[in-house]
Amino acid sequence: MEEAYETLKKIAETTGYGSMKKKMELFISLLKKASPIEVKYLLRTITERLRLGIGDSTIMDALSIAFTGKKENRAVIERAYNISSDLGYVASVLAKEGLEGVEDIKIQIGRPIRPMLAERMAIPSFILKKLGGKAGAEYKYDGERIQVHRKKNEFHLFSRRLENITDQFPDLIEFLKESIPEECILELEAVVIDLSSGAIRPFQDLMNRRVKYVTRFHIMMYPVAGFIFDIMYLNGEDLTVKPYPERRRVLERNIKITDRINLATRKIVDNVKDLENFFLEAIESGCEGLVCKSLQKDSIYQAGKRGFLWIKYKRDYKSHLADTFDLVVVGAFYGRGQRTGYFGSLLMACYDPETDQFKTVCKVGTGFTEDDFRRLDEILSEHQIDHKHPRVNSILTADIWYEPYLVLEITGAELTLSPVHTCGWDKIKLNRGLGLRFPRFTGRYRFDKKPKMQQQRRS
DNA sequence: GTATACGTCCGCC
DNA sequence: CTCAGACCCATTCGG
DNA sequence: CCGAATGGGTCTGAGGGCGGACGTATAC
Repeated sequence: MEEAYETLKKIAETTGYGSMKKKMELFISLLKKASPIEVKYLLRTITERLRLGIGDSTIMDALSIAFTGKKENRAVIERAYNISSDLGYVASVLAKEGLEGVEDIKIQIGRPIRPMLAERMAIPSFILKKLGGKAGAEYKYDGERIQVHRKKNEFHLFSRRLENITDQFPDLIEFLKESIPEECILELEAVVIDLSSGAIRPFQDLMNRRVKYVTRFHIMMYPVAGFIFDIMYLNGEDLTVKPYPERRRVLERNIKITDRINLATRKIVDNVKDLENFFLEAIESGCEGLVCKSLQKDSIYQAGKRGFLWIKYKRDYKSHLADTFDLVVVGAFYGRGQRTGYFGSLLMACYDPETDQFKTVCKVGTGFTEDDFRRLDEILSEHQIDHKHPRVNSILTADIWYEPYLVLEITGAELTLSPVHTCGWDKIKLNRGLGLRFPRFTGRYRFDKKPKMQQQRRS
């Protein structure tokens, strides 16, 4: 175990010229010493596909039973894990100090809290019903979720997956210094804005900020703003146990609004009409939709949990509002894991009569049922060809090519400028085509449409 | 010997 | 990020 | 009244677009 661990660590830390070769040698040396079953788990370890059927929650149950004799104490362990994000640390406290030690684990500045997550729903009336007839609806900004920790001039920023991204946003930290309390943990959505109009720029722009060294150039070209939507800790007080309306009030009282730092736009709604109108307003402002939050007594900050206290309502969940596209299958990529032997995804294109070509828009690998896989396999095998079809225009190289024949209905959130998809190439931006964000199969086969007749429908 | 292109991975969504 | 399917567990249904 | 069926909640493992990082191959 120790040798495997040390070698893997060495592999991870190897960098520079010839590093790939060195990494390979290290791993080969490890494999040579391993038994067949060890090889299996070493491979699974480095490919991050351990597939043991044991997740965090099973480990917490196990810890509870092992150190306290019963499963009931898992809640205590879970709480400590959710506010520290470090199960190894919780386990070591449990082993050394027992359950009391774990109970004493508190929120600490600099230690990320596991983020609370939202469920999704497509029908406004159901959302209201679920939340008890009334909800705090907030704009869902299309940016990056950031957990901010502050103690005086000490700042820590964490991404949704709890990566430390403090160095990514030096400008944001400066703005926060003027706006937020001196000792707190809160959450915001960071977006890139247009300085002259204040408009929110697309998510893609924010990605330009994911550089190793943020310079004045990045700060100038991709100026960010933060929309704060929750607070979990203030001046030594744990606010995660307080209901959402109270946390929102704390924010309203303690945040100084500037042109760069604001609270997430919110409205209390208690009927479908208001909810729908507010939703349209959000879309109009460049947001993805709404997050509807429970206003009830139990609406605490449930760290690490995906529940119905928060409900996402996005445009593309509603099929009649979503852009749907009838696209032609022109290729496929081999599936992995459970999809070995089937396709993992299909390469989808639309017909351009101007050039008489099929140009790609997206790959699609989700939305298929097990039946769909069998059925599609059967239909497509009849149309398989050896080489890319002469009229298919694709930068990507599929594992299998098909003659353009089958039309499927695909839905997605929006079109983005794409460096790899050829549809609309150069039309909107030079050296860019159009790609579909969050593509998925709707389940509808368009046997009624011929490949060249497929046309897009949009709301 | 340097510059550029390419392939792969990673972490956002 | 989305989606399908498996699994868990509590509640309801039917013999 | 108790076991089977049902259904909501949650988890797992498939898959997507995109921009940047980084190592390697190739061009000049």
